[in-house]
Amino acid sequence: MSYIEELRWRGMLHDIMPGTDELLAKGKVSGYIGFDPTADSLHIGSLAQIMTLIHFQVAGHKPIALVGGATGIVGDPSGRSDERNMLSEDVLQHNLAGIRKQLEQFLNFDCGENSAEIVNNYDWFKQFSFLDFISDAGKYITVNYMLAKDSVKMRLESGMSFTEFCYQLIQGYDFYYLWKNKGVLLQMGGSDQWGNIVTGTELIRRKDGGEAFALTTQLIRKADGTKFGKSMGGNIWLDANKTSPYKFYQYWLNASDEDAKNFIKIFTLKTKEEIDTLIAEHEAEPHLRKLQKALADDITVRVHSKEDLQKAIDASNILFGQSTTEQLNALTEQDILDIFEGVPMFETSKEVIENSDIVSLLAEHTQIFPSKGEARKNIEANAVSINKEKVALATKIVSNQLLRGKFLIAQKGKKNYFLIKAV
RNA sequence: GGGCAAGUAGCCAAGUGGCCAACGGCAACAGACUGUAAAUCUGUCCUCUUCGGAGUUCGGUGGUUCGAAUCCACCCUUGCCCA
Repeated sequence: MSYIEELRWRGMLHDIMPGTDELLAKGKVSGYIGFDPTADSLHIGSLAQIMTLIHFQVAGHKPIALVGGATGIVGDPSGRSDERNMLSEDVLQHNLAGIRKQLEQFLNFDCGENSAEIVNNYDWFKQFSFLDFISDAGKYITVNYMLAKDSVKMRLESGMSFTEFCYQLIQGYDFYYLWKNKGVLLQMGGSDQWGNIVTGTELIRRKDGGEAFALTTQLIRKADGTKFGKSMGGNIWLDANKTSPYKFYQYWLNASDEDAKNFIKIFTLKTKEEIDTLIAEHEAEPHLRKLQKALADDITVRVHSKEDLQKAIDASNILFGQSTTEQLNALTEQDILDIFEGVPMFETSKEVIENSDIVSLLAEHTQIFPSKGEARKNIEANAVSINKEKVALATKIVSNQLLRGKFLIAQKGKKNYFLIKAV
């Protein structure tokens, strides 16, 4: 199966420049995707782009990941309605290092001809003077052409700085540079990148009469229309310190049926046959959620590790299974610490736990709720549990409820856990 | 520099002297139902609260008024048009 066919059946392909298929059929091609260094970790949105590169490499081509040291300074206006904040030099360096490390985990950097490579566009932009840039790159692209881009048009009413306006030209020049110096013929990216990518192919054509190609992937959407990759107000990061493997696992496990069918094609390397089988099995017994489990297992192992996956599964079984107070009591201290690794933990004294009412315990003595009113509201809404049992406003905690003599498990809703430790 | 328009809660957006902590929608959080889904229904959604209330909001600063998101002045920001 060709690279294009692979992306197509997985539902990843969005748009492709004519001739790209033929180019790839001829032999090894170098292609790249740019990654945005706005944080020190990639999130699962960028994971889709990494998958695009992995398939590219599997198909025998040479994947290059460009980390945007220079473009990060400028800021991509695509899909944004407002001007973005500039990143300072050291934040940027820190972010680049984090991202580089993650990329290295997914691509093969030592397989001869088509080994992956990471480049940083700051390397060629740092000694590029403004005058050189506007005469060397700017001369070939008209303002009219740049203004016609959606990313610019959308901002014509609300305003856009010159800096962001130039973004497409800078990204375009990246493509030109890689084409010229590294023989890169293809740039890939999310569908929102089409305009930026095409500026690159245009620059290559006008400046050197060369030919280069573009390919974009589908924007990932959830069936309910909400943003992909966000949960509890935050991004799902690949970095275990930012999103614990447990939470990471849970995110995928919680995917809706419809989403899981799409996600498994995009985020795993399972074959069409394997996936078709899984989907069939899932449809026969949807309540078993085999599809979500297969999806969550596969991604968690590849992003984190087998051990992390096992821990996440164990924790999930205890937290979401039919576990009772007795079972919680059977856990050793180490079990508890393992399961709740990464959940917020609060320390307070035994006296406080025994002597305060439930509201002040949860709001004042621990910071599970930001205020008493908030704690009260949630308790009244029947949203709070201690050791898996719902509490009411009148509930009193007594010392024999402490697991192993020192822990209380507090829960807000089904999925938010907190550990209270008596010291 | 001149003219015109706009700025309201996380976002969109109504309100144009008292009935305004401010309609509605989205997002978010929780509950019910389920499969730790989705869809649906319900509740919460400026802050604090002893749940009776209290305090701080409508770009900013002053002013008019018993009373201002609403009127006035100046300023700031953004867009459009002209120079």
